[in-house]
Amino acid sequence: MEAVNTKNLLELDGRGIDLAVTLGCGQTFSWWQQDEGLFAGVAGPHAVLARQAGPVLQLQKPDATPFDAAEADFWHHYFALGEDYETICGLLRQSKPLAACVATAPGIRVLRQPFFDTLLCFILSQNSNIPRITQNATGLRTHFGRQLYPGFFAFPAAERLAALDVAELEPLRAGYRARYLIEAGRAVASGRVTEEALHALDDEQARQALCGITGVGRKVADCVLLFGLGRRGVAPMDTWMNKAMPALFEDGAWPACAAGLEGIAQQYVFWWARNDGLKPK
DNA sequence: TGCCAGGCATCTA
DNA sequence: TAGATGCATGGC
Repeated sequence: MEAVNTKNLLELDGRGIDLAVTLGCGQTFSWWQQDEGLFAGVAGPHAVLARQAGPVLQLQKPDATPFDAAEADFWHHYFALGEDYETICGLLRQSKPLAACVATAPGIRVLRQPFFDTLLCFILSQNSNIPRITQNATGLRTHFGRQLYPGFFAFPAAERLAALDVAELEPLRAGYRARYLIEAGRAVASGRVTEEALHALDDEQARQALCGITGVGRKVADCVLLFGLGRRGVAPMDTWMNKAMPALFEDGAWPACAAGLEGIAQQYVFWWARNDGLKPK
């Protein structure tokens, strides 16, 4: 970060976190690498540059202005730094197969991303791949989002998306997903689905509410619940997870030690499956 | 050229 | 209700 500015760093306790893996493991599509070890990202109305310096997570705003207390709280929450991963991973390691998955990338932290950002990204994720999802998400922000700083764009507001038609989204090359983005914008802008209302529902009720949006099925809904609404007991099941579960567990079900933490466990399993356990040699 | 990718909606039996 | 199929696109 010295290459940018040495002032006004926000230094957070990032012990144990692996920033590169956490940002690249398929849970967020809002970050890009600026330089060796230096990541740039946006979340809601915020944007930062991030670097890991040993146990310290260093953040800097793109214009190098100071962080206020609310912004500091936002990023502390975003990176889930208030969650005790030593204890969480300790619990998961009680299962031998899960211990092996955690061992492949113990520095993964499940982020707490803004709800609508997460909804849009995982609509884009369906039947796609991580580089392309990131590309589509970047296009969505740069074409239709508000510029926060030069080169940093927020995701478009629901109202903005709701007012678009499919033809206007063509530059994204998002294919059939373009219509679903607009549907999500309309659902949220109209108040038919709101973050506040979802928080008041239990997991299954919130899942059903999200699945009421055209283009949102169980997989996308569960990703939104886990990554965008902080539901740690929700484990999205994609093609990798559906292969990994029976390969790891005799009955194909989560072990008891993962109770309430299935969503976090899922991210370690997902990484293991893609990078080690199930990847063709 | 065909398969695959953090799926979903729609059709059909 | 469960299973099959089409959908857009790009990388390999």
